[in-house]
Amino acid sequence: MVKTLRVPEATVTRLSIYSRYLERLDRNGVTSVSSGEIADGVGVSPAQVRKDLAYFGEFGTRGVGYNVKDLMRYTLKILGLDRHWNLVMVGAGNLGYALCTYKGFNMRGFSIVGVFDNDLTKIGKRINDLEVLPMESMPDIIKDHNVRIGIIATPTRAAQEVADYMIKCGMQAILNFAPLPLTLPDYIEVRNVDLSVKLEILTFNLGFKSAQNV
Amino acid sequence: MVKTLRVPEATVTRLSIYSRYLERLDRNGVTSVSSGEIADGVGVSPAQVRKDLAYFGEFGTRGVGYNVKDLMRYTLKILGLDRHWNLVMVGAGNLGYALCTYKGFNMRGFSIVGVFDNDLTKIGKRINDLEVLPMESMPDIIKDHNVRIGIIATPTRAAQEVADYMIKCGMQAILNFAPLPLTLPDYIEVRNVDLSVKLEILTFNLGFKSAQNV
DNA sequence: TATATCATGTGAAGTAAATAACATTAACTG
DNA sequence: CAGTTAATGTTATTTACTTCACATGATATA
Ligand SMILES: NC(=O)c1ccc[n+]([C@@H]2O[C@H](COP(=O)([O-])OP(=O)(O)OC[C@H]3O[C@@H](n4cnc5c(N)ncnc54)[C@H](O)[C@@H]3O)[C@@H](O)[C@H]2O)c1
Ligand SMILES: NC(=O)c1ccc[n+]([C@@H]2O[C@H](COP(=O)([O-])OP(=O)(O)OC[C@H]3O[C@@H](n4cnc5c(N)ncnc54)[C@H](O)[C@@H]3O)[C@@H](O)[C@H]2O)c1
Repeated sequence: MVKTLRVPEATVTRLSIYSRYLERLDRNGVTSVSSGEIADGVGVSPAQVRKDLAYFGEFGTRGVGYNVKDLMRYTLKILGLDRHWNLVMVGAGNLGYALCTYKGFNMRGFSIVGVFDNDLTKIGKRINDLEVLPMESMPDIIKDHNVRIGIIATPTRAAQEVADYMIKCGMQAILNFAPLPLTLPDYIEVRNVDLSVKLEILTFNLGFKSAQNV
Repeated sequence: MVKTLRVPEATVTRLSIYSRYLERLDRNGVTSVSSGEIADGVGVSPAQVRKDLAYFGEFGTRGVGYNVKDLMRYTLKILGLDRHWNLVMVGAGNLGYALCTYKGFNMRGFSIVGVFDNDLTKIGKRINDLEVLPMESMPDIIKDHNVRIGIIATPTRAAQEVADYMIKCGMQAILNFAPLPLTLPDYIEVRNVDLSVKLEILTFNLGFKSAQNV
């Protein structure tokens, strides 16, 4: 039975991690797994694993555990990864280059089908098999490839303007790497990836541990 | 009065964001700010802003608000950013290159003082003013620059081994970009930056919104 | 077929975090 | 200088999330 309770974002995050862990087990030929083993593998409690899965149904067999391949497929499906997702990216800088060449996204069913920049010296350059395009080409690419998700990898000052343009072009979700909170309509899904924040959690925690450094 | 209650990690995360927002206000010449303005600026509730700050003391004036420069300095100090942090990084690939050249880290008081790789074709190459070094040089660099934090930007399969080596070299905290949960002693601070997860939160949420795409 | 063992699924209990509400203090106004 | 407005700091309330505990169903064994 599929419940339609509000699912905590923390649960979705863990589901993504479980799912990748299950893929690894599957590649290693493991066919069956328990909530305890998953828990050990990803660093949470077994109850948490079962609770997270319970939001979406019953996938295991009591007394036995879970079938790795099946649970992997279920988690992928829940995450919307039982199909292909085309993405566009704005900002062909250092980070944009790294993201474009990253094979990890393809492995999860993502393809970057358009990279855009407003720097004339970058437009026309190639990143793998993609040509960097001018911003004006975005609407066509989005239409042709049925794109719903955009990635922002521009400098901070350009991020809001780029986001607005993406939405005008029909994007429904944005992954933003610029360290700036975007102001967007509620119906747009936005998530920020902020690398400095994680680093500063580390310095915060180290701050309590020792002050031996000057 | 500084309390030493357990501070939620979400609070530290927001503090990092407040602090950057305050820097922006300061650069723009704003001298005074209210919790409501901060809240609007970063997308949380005013009560949340005050609650977060309350973990660490009283920084405002009732009826008035906060002095931007002062609050900025306080937040930076809380995060441990009232001083310089030297970092080392392993993995001079695409992501490593982007991170090394990223000026945003310097602006928050971080310097990458060593980049290491095990690929002989990369060792000796330059990234800005840094030379890519062999792994064996790590202990010396760490000692010379009093480094406590390491960044992992190697492929997944190498991440655990690299983390172990870092700890052997005396690192106390690790920022890990490889999509793999590391197994490390409790006294080591670790945070993972997992870019796929954020993307998959978007696909999860879009999954509920519409199934119009095939 | 009875018995022991195992691990899921889930309601209840416990913990943590976010929001709301308000008392307190500062500044402004006429 | 009393009265009004503003915005903090903090307590109370609500909401959300996690952990616990165990009944349930499955498998294995003799
Ligand atoms: N490089 C990193 O490791 C890193 C780390 C954390 C955060 N970030 C953030 O990611 C973003 C990109 O970083 P980067 O290092 O790749 O920067 P970059 O300067 O190398 O690249 C930015 C690209 O965006 C393009 N651009 C600028 N304005 C534009 C506009 N209005 N429309 C379209 N394209 C535009 C530029 O031409 C450039 O190619 C920044 O916001 C940065 O703060 C980067
Ligand atoms: N590129 C991205 O946009 C991106 C996005 C998300 C996650 N990641 C993750 O970040 C990590 C790095 O990604 P990348 O794209 O830069 O990969 P990359 O292959 O470009 O670079 C990896 C580097 O690590 C070095 N390396 C390999 N084994 C090593 C070892 N044992 N010791 C020292 N160095 C070693 C390689 O020589 C190479 O230079 C990966 O784990 C990847 O999954 C990257």
